[in-house]
Amino acid sequence: MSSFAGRMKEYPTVSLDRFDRENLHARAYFLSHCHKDHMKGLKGPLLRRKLQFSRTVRLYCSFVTKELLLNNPKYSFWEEYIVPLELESPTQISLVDEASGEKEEVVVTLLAAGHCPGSVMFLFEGCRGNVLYTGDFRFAAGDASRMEHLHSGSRVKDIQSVYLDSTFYDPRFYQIPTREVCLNGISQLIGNWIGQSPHHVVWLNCKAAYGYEYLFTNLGDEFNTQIHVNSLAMFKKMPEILSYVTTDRRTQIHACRHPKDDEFFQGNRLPCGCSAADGTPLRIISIKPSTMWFGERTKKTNVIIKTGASSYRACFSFHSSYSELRDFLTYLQPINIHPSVIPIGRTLTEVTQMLKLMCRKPSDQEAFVYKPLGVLKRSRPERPTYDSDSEDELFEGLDLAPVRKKMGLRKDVQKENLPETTAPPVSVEEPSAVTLTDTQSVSCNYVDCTESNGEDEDEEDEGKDVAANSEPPKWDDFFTTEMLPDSQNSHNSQSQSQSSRMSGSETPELFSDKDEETPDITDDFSLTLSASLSNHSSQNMDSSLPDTLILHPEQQRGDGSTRTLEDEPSASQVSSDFDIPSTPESKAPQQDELSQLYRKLASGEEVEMRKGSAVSR
DNA sequence: GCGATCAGTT
DNA sequence: CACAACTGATCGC
Repeated sequence: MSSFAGRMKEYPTVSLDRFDRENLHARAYFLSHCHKDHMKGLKGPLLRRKLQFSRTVRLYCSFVTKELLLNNPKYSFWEEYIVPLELESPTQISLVDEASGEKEEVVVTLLAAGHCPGSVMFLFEGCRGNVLYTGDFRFAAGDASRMEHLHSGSRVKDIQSVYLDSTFYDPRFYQIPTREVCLNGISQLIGNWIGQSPHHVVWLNCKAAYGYEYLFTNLGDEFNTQIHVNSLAMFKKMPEILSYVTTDRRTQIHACRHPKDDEFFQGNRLPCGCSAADGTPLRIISIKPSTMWFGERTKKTNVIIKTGASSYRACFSFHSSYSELRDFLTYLQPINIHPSVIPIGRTLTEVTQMLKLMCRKPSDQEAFVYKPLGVLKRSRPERPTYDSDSEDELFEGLDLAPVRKKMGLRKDVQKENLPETTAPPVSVEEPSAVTLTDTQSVSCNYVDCTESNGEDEDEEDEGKDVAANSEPPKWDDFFTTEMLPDSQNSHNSQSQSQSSRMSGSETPELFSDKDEETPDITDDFSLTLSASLSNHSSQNMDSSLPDTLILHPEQQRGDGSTRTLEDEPSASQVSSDFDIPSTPESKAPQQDELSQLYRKLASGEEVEMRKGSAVSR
């Protein structure tokens, strides 16, 4: 959970993802995505009042986030104060102190974060340097290198600070299977189950939060069906999602919820109440998306784990793994990194210390200049060096700002100023937007930057823009769903879960063999220092298991092996060697073998695992 | 009675 | 499973 207090050292007059306490005084607000733990104080009466008396304070977020936020009536008072921004569109924002008139300009760019629909990172560029606030995110290795706005020409921008989603910044979470791998495992499991008969259905036991939608869209495509959910309201302007969900319960894939859904499931009912169709009892399996992680040296990734006679856990993560974070940070090489989350079992000091290893070192600066690749483990574009001059060009418009106000001079940067003159509580239309030609270049000239506290590193840098090989991270399309202009309530297929409990819940005769297996492990091993590894079920299984393998509970080995994998040649390395039997020879199963296995598991057959193979018994 | 907070659950 | 939200108890206004 985010413990970020809301403000960044470099630009302390804006608040992000926190709206209480000190943040009540912010000149502008930013919401990275619509999850409750990033919305603290957002419906506070004090803030609400402040807005009513302000002509310049606004909330900036993506269009999708705005839509999701306003779907909840408790936040509807924000409507007239939200300024939705397009992704990848540098926008200049004036941060005005309404009391003194003092003003500071900053250019902000939204970058798709891959965490949930509408989630973004905010890149701030201004006289206090370039600062990246990541919000929560899931990037795969290499994603950062494909993002145009993190580059200036062919170089990575000089990032002063990164405010990082450090949820999994801990070697325990070394690797988490990619979305593709996870999805593949889930698809196979589902396909093998629902293919057996129309009465075989799947319940995706998802938590009440945005972020599972891509699962729905992909499964929907794969099986040419819609997924049953409780409500379509929040997606009414997002056709890309809307077309994959339904409130019609006659589908084989459900993601509906009910406060007592687990009880329902035990009674062989879906959360929506369905238990039979055409008089035939349903055959239901539940699949619970949850995070699974693996050690550095663990090659296999068992993406599906059977936890009961008809229940499974499937790997799914909203956040980047340790190695993905390292890839990200290694690429950006910011000067400072501030964690926004402290992984449980660790302390701020510890995490901060570990993050220091990822920061640019003084020596790197020169190393980059003279031998750009010298310090790096893998090739990549050269590092940014100080282009002291680049900025000049941009600054030719010293007094651009005033000009921009009236007309768009530069192209690339939208001027988003909710000026004094502009609109009172009218709609969210974008006020005078102006574009700048270059992505960066915030005119600091006439701006008063005095107030930033904290250390003062002056940055400059910034060069010309150039699009790198911009191939956005996959899943972007989805996470940044397009929205319909407006109402268009198509899809209102029938009643929404009018909790019609279908009576007569048949008893689970079919599943008499209820295994309560608690897939657990003993978390023994009090190995090293602080590493309070919680018991972590099964991942890190033994070697030789192919990707996407379904494990039977019994086979899960309780070795508590959290392979702490760690790169740092540190104590944790010990643990890794300690509890992990090294991977022996193992041959990866062939695809058909796998399919076979899936089919059996899905149909309930018992399957026995052996090294590198599985046989049904 | 509403809201914030915390512990416990899922 | 360590994500995010709901539930219920408690406290304060």
